[in-house]
Amino acid sequence: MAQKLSTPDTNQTDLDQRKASILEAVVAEHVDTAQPVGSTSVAQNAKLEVSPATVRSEMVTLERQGYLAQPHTSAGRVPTDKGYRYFVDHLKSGKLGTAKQQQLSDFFATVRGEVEDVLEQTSMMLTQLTNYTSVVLGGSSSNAPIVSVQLVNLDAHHQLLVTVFSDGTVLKHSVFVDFEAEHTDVAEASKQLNALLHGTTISDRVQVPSRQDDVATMVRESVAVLHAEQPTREGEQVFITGSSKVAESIDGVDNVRNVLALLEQELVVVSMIEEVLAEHVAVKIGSENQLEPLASCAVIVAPVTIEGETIGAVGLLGPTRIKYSELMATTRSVSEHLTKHFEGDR
Amino acid sequence: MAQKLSTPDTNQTDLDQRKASILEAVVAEHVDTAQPVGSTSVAQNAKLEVSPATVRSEMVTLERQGYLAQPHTSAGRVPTDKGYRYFVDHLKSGKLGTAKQQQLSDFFATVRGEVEDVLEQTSMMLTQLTNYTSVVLGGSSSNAPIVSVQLVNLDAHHQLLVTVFSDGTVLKHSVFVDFEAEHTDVAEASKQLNALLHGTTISDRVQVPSRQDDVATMVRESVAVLHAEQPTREGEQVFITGSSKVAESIDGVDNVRNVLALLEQELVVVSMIEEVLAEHVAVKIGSENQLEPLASCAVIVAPVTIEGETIGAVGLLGPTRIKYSELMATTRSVSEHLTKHFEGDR
DNA sequence: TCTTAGCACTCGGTAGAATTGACTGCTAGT
DNA sequence: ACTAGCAGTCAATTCTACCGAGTGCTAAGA
Repeated sequence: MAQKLSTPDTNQTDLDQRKASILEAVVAEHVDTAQPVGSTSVAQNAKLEVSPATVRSEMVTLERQGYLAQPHTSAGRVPTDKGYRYFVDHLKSGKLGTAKQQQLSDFFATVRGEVEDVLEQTSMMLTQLTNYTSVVLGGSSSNAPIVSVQLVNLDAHHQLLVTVFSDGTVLKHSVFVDFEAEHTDVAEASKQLNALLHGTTISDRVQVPSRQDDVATMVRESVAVLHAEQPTREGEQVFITGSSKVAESIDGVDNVRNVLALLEQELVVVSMIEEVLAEHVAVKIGSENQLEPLASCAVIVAPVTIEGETIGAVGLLGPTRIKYSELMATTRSVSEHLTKHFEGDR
Repeated sequence: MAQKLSTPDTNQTDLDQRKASILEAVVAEHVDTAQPVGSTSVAQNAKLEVSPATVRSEMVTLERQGYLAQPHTSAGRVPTDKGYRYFVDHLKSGKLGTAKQQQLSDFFATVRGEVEDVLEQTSMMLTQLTNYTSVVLGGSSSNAPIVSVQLVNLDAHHQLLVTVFSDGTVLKHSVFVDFEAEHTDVAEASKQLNALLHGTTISDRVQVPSRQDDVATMVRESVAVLHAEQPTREGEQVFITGSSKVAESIDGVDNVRNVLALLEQELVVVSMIEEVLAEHVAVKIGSENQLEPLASCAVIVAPVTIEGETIGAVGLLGPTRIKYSELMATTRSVSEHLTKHFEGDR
């Protein structure tokens, strides 16, 4: 940082051919070995026909420009977050191994059941496929229209409101009243609720009866409790699997602890992934993540869309030292399969 | 309170007063410091008026009997699982600090919402209170009678069966038919299902119509899919919180990984806890656990019962080096609060 | 017989010195 | 512009010596 003379490097996002190759070689080897990479192995490994000395001087430049870093003076180089970023941005989109491709196809060919189950199993399969923590997000039910509403008597003062959405989501809410509800009144309220809410979404406001009798009260209570549902969050379906992989892929006990603690807060995970989605980025590397604990992690995200609308997402969490090409391809492929799967349902 | 008085035991299960005190002192100090405990500190700490030399010779005996172990020749002693077991069995049931007592009361005074939410929040609060991983189990819905069944049309070939149980549990199942279902037929099937299943439990078999028309087919399908539900497992509600605490309380990366991996398998956790419940034991220590990965863990379990019937459980997972007295009291207290909470609902 | 003081012994942990080896940066020569 | 060669740096490793916590044993006292 002290002296920077001839090259105003802030903006140049392109490296010449040779530097790019060197950077790529460093990333490749470091991902593989988890060790700092020295000039000799780069000179051999990258098929540049130059001597280590030349590589060294290039590396000095790369380090000045912030793509590489040295753990200590006499060690090899390690890619910085910026280095990984360059690597990822200039990655020609990788292909998935046919074995894995097959495995994925098989999985999606045989999987069935409720949406939740499919999402959860997808997450598990992604974890199993990659050996990293996987997150699968299902869209919130706030947008789906209501297909059916039913008020069920549990006991005199306590009813259960069961709401079914067109996408198959079911929500339940307790409703309490301070009078003793008659069975017939509950049935009537149920009927009225159905008439009132059928076809609306949870964010639509509806006209409720203002009468003061028991039935009207129950209807009002029910609508209120349903609309109190947080449209963005509560309905979200989040499936996080393979948290234990964190322990083996991230190093440093503290790091592990922090990441695990973060993964326990579903809301945080959801908003993190949504944020990445919003930026239309596929990968967040290390410090690019806003969240402190993820400073040593890479997050890969792929959206699940139907007709241009994002209804979910597939995410993968690992260390920055990760096989980007392969894992991005895997994640993308899973999200595509999911998309197709749900399109087929329509 | 929950003392065990039976077990004649093959080995001599009783230690003389002095040995017991020494064992207790070793446990106490080791729990506190995580270090092997030497004869001198025991001699001082336990209010025995004997010299370290005497303590040493007693310790030799205790080691022969399997209550203590030496990490290496010139180190102090550490309690074995058997040692902890003796300690726990002879523990006079501890009291809960008033601060925590208050915190618990406050929590249960203010908590409300669906059963699931209460259970989950309870688990979170237990984690927060103890700094260990907590598990809360809600009983399966298999025993509760069905209050309402509804078949909802999602699209022509695809219906959703929504079942409400008297305890407020809601289950949903997809039903597929190979004809195009009429709305009126679905409504009729729904009505018949209600008549058929109302008041039964999931494990009751019912007489289904054998006719071949659409309505009867849907009824048959629905009943089949509902009864296919695993009575013991699927309905279980499991809430595991604070997995990240594993990383800070258990040592050895491998250990951490294994325990975390185990915690991800809800079924395994459930059956493990149910097993402990079945044995009417409050604590499982180290190798007493059947599960390999828990060899270095202690599990504390307390049942939640209503009218003598076990409807759930509260569990705590930590290292064997744990404050048994306090944590057993806490766990028991939480389970009692939960019991009271649900009794109040009835 | 039980207890205790004393003593020799064991062995993990730590601290320091020496060595190794994987790198680098620099320079001078092609 | 490239490269060979060289001196320098520093983490990691090994070795040594040593400390100290804690033991087991023994012999003497109650």
